[in-house]
Amino acid sequence: MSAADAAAAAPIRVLLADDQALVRGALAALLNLEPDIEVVAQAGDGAEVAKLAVEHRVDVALLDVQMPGTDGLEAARMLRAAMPGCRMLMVTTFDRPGYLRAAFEAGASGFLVKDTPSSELAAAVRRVHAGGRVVDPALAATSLTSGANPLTEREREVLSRAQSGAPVAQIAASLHLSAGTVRNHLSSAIGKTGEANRIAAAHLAREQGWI
Amino acid sequence: MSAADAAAAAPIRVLLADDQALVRGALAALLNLEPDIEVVAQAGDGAEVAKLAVEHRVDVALLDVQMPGTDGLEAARMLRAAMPGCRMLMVTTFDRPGYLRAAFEAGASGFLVKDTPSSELAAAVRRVHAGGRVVDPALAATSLTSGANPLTEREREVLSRAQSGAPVAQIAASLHLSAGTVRNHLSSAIGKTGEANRIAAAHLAREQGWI
DNA sequence: AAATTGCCATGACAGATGTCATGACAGACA
DNA sequence: TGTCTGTCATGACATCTGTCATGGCAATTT
Repeated sequence: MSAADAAAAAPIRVLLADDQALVRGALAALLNLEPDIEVVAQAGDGAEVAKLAVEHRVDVALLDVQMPGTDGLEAARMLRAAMPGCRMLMVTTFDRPGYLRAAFEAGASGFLVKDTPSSELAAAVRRVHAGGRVVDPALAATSLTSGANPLTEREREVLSRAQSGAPVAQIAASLHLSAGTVRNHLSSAIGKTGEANRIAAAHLAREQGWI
Repeated sequence: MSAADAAAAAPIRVLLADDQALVRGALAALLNLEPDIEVVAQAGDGAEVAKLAVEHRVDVALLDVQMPGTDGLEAARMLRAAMPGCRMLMVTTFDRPGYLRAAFEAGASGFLVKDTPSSELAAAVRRVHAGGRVVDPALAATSLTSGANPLTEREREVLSRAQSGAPVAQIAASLHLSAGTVRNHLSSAIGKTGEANRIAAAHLAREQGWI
């Protein structure tokens, strides 16, 4: 079946979610060039995604992972609950292995990095719409070799707060813990990451998509 | 003169530089919808910009500030040297006030944040091409209130290296300085930023576009 | 010529950080 | 039941970090 035939039948109804309006509009222009694809809704925030998808009877949702407030992963979980038949294709700026796993756990059918050639986007949308899966092979490989997140929930919380330079006392207060406990969690996270201090550990954890 | 008339006369020849191929392709699709604008070259790296711009007799270069290797600001400086008549419009993901100043010092005629509505992009390209300037008013205001970069060259170098968690000894070795001197520079930078430690200071400095 | 500023360096001090040993409790699991 | 893991906590120790006083040098400004 050619793209033109498909368009004549019924175009694929796409929703775009990206916090950057310029990128969102540009992606819409790109996809609307395809005769068998139609962008029927756009969201600048993950919170709107589920509602818009239902309203516009969306076939495929293209979700940016990085968004302020409700991010793409959270939006995917909400959308899956609200509209289980809707396919989801995640798009991300950073190739952090941890995101790949999280995306599929959230119900996504595909995962694209933003340095994919633009000519492949439409094909990815079609494949996902047809029930297939889309994964960047290189990213899948690094995801397998790097393995799962070794950090516990508490370690992630503590490390996240340490990122911005908050001292132990402040982290402890914000989590209602003793300072010693926070230092223990930090020490444990530092050990698991193999780094020398909390900052380097937080860096690595962010790169891996662990926090 | 309408856009159609302008297209009949001679379309504006645009170069796109962005490290993310998907975004680059999408922006090209968006701009090519305009009859009076034609994307004649694309670069995924700042180093190629000047050469491509000359080869394709580019009127306006759309440069992403954030690129690995040669970034948009560096590319702008090289392009101005190689082709002084070429207009430059900077595009950025993050609205860091310091970048605005740096962009105009590098010779740019305009500065757009990526959450600008996509409908305004073509207008910005036309205005820059006509010799005008484009600045996001909100960003210009914060740029004025936040003022110039208070950090010295050394302080920026030291703070940059401290960002990723490198200990003082390592920073000192990489800059061929004594450990004490590095700590003095860090202390000075911490004082100037009004933060409590090197990490918070580095965070603020990055947000402001100082490092 | 004098003052200012940035850069480099040293030494000393207080406080923050990373590590380790130890103990307690709850939930999961074989 | 016993074991394991994650969580919380305390105390002690060595090291790292941030600050300050002090001094010297070069370039710029007044």
